Amino acid sequence: MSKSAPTLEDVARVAGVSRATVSRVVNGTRNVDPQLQETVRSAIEQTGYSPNRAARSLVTRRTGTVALVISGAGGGSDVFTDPFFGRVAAGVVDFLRPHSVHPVLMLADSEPARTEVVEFLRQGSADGALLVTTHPADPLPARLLAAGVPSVLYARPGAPTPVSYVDMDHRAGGRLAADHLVASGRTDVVTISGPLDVLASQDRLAGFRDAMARHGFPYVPSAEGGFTAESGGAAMTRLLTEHPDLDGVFAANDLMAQAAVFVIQEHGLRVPDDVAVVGFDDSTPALACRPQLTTVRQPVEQMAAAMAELLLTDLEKPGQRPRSVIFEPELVVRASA
Amino acid sequence: MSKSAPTLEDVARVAGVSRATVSRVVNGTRNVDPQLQETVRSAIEQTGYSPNRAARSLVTRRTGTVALVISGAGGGSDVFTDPFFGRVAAGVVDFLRPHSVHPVLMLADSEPARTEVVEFLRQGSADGALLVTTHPADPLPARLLAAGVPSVLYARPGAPTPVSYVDMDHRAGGRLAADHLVASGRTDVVTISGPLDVLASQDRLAGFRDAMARHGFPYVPSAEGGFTAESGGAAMTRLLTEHPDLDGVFAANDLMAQAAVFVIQEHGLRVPDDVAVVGFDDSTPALACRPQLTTVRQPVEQMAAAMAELLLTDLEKPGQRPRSVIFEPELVVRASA
DNA sequence: GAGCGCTCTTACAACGTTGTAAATTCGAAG
DNA sequence: CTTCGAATTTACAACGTTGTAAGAGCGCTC
Repeated sequence: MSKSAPTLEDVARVAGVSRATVSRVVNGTRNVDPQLQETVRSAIEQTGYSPNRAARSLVTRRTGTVALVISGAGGGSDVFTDPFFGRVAAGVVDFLRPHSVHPVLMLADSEPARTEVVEFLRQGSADGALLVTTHPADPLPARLLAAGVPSVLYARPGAPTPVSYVDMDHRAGGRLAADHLVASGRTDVVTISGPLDVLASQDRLAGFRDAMARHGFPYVPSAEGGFTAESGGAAMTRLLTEHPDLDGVFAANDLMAQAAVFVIQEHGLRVPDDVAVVGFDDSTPALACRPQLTTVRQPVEQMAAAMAELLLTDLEKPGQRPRSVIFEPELVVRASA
Repeated sequence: MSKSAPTLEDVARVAGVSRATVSRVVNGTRNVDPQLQETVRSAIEQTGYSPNRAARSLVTRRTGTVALVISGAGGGSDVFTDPFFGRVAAGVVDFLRPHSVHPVLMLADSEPARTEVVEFLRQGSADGALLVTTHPADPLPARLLAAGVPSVLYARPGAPTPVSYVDMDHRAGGRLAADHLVASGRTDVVTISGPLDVLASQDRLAGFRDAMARHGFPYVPSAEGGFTAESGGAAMTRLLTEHPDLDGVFAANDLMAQAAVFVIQEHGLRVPDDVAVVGFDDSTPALACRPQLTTVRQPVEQMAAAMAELLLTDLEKPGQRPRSVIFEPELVVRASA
């Protein structure tokens, strides 16, 4: 076994042809005599040749890699404990795999981290960026755009920006929750919203309130949560003390809904008999909860896949106009409401 | 804004020096006149220069990237729903970040996927591999080794292999659980093991059994689970029908422990009053569970970080002997036992 | 049989960086 | 006023690939 990896040159020597011919065989370009092709192929086999990615990237200006940037508000690396990101990763990997493109995981939770992300992409270390950003004031999309980096967002940008994104109709999701609670006869309904500086939270809340109003309930008490179990529990406690007679809760994600269920039960109330609880996302906690959560499904994996697809087509033919793909929510009825 | 990115050449022209000098300024190599250094630095600023990673990699033979390979037994991309992987990712990213190294996420859950991982690394697309492999028969470690790819495993390899790895003392973990259950007066104890073709499962079970035997309980009924909530629930149901008088359960991970708690409660029994439950891992489900789980802590994030550290030092000075880092478990007492 | 298209192959110049050996500068010593 | 040497700087050759323009080979047609 030679010390350093075999190169095109080595293969060419063994096969008795020129580098260029070997290159064409490797890349499957036409115009190579089938017989010669065979010779070359066996020479490749024999030498154990594997094309050097750096050299290839240098000339093609493509890396076969995209950045998957988690642009958390600043939560640090424990964002990964949220099941949401696992689902995003799953969807992205699933879509990218058949295309032989690989995601590089990056966290952009601080200013230095953000500039590093931008640098990384400017250096051509990845062909484009998949940006999962929750905060509408996140400066990253604009900076990537300015740097000419092809990017696609998960969730629409805070300020109007010419960039492609994937999103879902969060208002419609809120409406589904309201409709279901009202249809099941609940009259004293409250809601635990997500952080209100997140557009998705605002939309879920607005959709929920709109629908409740349309059903004849103009006022819906709400408490703001932070999409974490802890914050959800605290919000539920607050709501219960202020509105002891409540009989329905819509929580803006499953983590908070699950925590709410526990708090309700600890207050000696039964779910769904005394209080109905509707969650949002349909992620693992929805199934792990007892009773299992009725929830508004967000097709995260498909959305993530769509995001990857948008980016890939953008890389395929650059300079396209920004596009968006909006997904529809769906109510999943289980035991909690 | 120019069409293509500025190169060293461009900066050199603006600064009125040679490429090499600029290169040395960029890389912080000594022997550059401070004044000239300033000139060059402002030229860089002015041109908006950013070094091209592919070109740099080509000559340095380093990419600043490592592969984070999830070598699931075949579960597909839903492995990401297991909180375990989120923790691994968190630990890895946290450690790698200050070193400006980025992980490329890869799944090796099928034969073609495995060869793609090997190819990826042989092409020099990443400097090394972080392998999270649960199955001892996984052929990937050996193949990477054969390909001369620096790699580090999470969990010791199935067959003796000259490769560095990080692991924890799973037997000790099992012992901790047994000691605690016995100390709290439980006498009819059962266990839900992980999949028995996983070394960690075998060890946890063996450690648990050993300790129970030492405490005077030579026989411990067990049911095999698959580390998923569903399998844990099924195992618990089985155990309850066969051993209705059980008063203690040790489950090989928190997901299964949580499911077990639900099953126990559905049988009209109370946790921990009637049945004590001890989990393993101390991951999010342990806290999300009611009652919160007493569990054996596996410091996944730190282990993942250690794995990254091993790899990085290996890349720093190649050809080191394989090393291993073994972590100690710790009992976290909460409400369930 | 010369000329003309074909198809297939080859040489050679990029791509943008780093590292090394050679060249320059400049001050100090002889 | 040379000459030597240390401190900087420069020119140039890699690194391994792709793409392009030029070159062979060869079966046609006229």
